[in-house]
Amino acid sequence: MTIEQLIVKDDEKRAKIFKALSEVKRIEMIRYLHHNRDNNTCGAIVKSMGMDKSNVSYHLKILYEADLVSIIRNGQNKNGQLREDTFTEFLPGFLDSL
Amino acid sequence: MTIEQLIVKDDEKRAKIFKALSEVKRIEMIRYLHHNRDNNTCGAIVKSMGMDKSNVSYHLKILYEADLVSIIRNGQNKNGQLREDTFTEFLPGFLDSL
DNA sequence: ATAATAATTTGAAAGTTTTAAAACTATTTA
DNA sequence: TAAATAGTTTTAAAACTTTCAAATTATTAT
Repeated sequence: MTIEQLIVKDDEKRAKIFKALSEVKRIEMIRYLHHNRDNNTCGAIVKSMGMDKSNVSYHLKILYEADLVSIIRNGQNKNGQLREDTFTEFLPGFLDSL
Repeated sequence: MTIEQLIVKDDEKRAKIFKALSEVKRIEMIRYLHHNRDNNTCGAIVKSMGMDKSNVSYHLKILYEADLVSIIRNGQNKNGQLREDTFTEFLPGFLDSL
């Protein structure tokens, strides 16, 4: 792989992260997860943000695919957690600015 | 204006910035402008990036509308300059990571 | 004035994203 | 095993984005 290809690949990763953060609803979900680390199931997001559950699923998947959130099943529930590693690498300072 | 409305407004600004950066071509344009501060006309971008000129105009406008770039006419040419203030406020560290 | 050069706008086609309802799958509880 | 709960997938419509060619506007040079 050439240096140019590595740069393009990194840009695709960046673009994916930025696209994931390019909707107000998803920024709000990130803020919610940042401030509610103990109440972070899909259902909690549905309830507190007044969104349709299929829509929460859809948006969470986009955040997951951009490596911004990890999702861990816990019984019936799934818990979403921010991926500090990705934020640190690509958006240092962003979470604190929320 | 309530605090909630201010937060939403800020989120809209953030979302606009992230949307502007959510395309590889626009990230490449930002990188180009970052590294070629003296050769920053639309034509220079067209030439060096091999894009259609109407397309460069379109993408530059999106960056401009997100306050990421300022555009100054200089005779027949227009020069694009990165808006350090916006990058510093919303994406500290980003330009250096390019 | 006319031609040449630089950039923008328009319009149409192709592609992508968002939304919400309904159907579905997985897990727990009775 | 059946019902309840949590979350996902599918589908289709509406809204939005990207591309490129052609027409247009603005500026400079002859």
